[in-house]
Amino acid sequence: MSKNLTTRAEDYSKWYNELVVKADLAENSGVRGCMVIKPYGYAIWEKMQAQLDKMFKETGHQNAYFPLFIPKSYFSKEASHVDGFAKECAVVTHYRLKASEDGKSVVVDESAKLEEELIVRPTSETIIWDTYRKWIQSYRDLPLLINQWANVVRWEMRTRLFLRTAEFLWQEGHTAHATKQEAIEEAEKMMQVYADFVQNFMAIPVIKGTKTASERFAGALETYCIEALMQDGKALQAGTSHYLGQNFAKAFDVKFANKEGKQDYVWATSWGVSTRLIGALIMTHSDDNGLVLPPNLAPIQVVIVPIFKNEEQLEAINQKVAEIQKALQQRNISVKYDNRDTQKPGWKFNEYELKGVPLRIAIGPKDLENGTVELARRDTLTKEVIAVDAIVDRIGHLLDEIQTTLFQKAKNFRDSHITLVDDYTNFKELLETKGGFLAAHWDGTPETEEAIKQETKATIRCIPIGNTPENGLCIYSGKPSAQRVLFAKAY
RNA sequence: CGGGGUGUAGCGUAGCCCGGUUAUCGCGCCUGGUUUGGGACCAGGAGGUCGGAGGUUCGAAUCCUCUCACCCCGACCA
Repeated sequence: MSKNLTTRAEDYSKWYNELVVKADLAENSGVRGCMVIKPYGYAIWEKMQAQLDKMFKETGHQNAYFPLFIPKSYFSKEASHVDGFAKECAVVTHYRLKASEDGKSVVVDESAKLEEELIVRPTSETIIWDTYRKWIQSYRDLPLLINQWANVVRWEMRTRLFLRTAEFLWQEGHTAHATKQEAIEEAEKMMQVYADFVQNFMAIPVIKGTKTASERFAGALETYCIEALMQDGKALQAGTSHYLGQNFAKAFDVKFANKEGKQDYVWATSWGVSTRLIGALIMTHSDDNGLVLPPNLAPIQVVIVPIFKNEEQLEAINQKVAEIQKALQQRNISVKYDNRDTQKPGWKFNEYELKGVPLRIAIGPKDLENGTVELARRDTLTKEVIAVDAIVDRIGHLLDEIQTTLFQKAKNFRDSHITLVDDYTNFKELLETKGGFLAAHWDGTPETEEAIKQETKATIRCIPIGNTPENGLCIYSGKPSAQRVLFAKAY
């Protein structure tokens, strides 16, 4: 999204969809609101999964798996949780089909009606807490630190590739603790893990913060979040971590005997990130030539394109490339050598730019003579000719540099789109023109928050962690405020 | 679910208002040749239930009704 951002902002969606499809990440499936994730898109997800999984294990978590179907009655046990999800649940009512009267189609067999309907999980708190009750008796069973990789279904009215699909892939962590303090620390720790992952691996700068009461997860006492800013000036919630207090423990009667032998309810957290992060990746780094992938997440980090006129030349290049490939692979750099003779070099250049491959090596007869290769960067679109001998070190260095450059570029953009505002008229105007985060005073009431949302479509994205206290007047009500919060229009 | 829009070959489209030969063009695909350092060129060729169903008509991509899918805006949300 480099060119003419302001004039193209209204066109963002089209740009995004075209790019997503053309870069071979995903497509609409024809099933309402669901998407097909294509191999290249899924490869990115797998890299994200691998890294997150590693980070979860390093912080003491284990993976487990819980059922896709949740009995309806489980949902009614935690009141605010029901309110939050009831309107978007897919419900299984029957377990059998039969041939229709005329034998030409199948119909639902009405005699196979379920005694109790099953909900296709929109999130797994309820079934997990129902299970945890059986697993936890003593403080010795705590903490229980479990993560699940799964798909969930939320029957949203309106969907959008990666950002809001009816079915999506995610991980959800659910932990149980003996003390309130420990649960809060866990929720904060996982927010930090998410922030590290998104910033260091996806090269997307985020703001850590807490949600206001009205933006909180259904059933949570505190929701920690990481908020990112997309190139069109809209904010995207990239991950959340919830401190659930004893709400679910009480709802599902999960008690443990503490060291004093007294029964107490456990303290809980849950946290998750989803395939939405791929949407964030696209909208943070891509430009008009296609995707731009940070080296840490790129399924292909280096692509090698041979330039040849005949078989003999290709043969000679193949040999040289084999050496380069081997040397790069020894440094754990993922390399693809595309020596198809069915596509021309120029075609391949464009193809791999579209797919966001961070580095491209072009090697032809001239290079063989001179002992050089041409090295091109995806992020800056610059090219350099270097000696073959220097290539491994140079590529190692450039991959690191691209990773940091992408982050820095996104951070500069983000930072220049955090605007301090003290005047409501100005606030409204900035939302429509510049966009981004608006740091403004808020009186702390849900009423003001709601009124601003109604009038401007902007929501409070978060109250930043470590926010500097500053006395001021609420931008809307004029009442006293002790700190600024971040407003933005969001996806 | 409310408002608006779009569905024509793998992709992007013209035609629709005002019904009338064999449905337009580009990309892609196939064959042959020349090419190959930024999406090659020439020649020939294949590919269509005009989203689906019903209706009006001598005749429907075009008009009418219903329906499905997708996109945008709203409500809802990660």
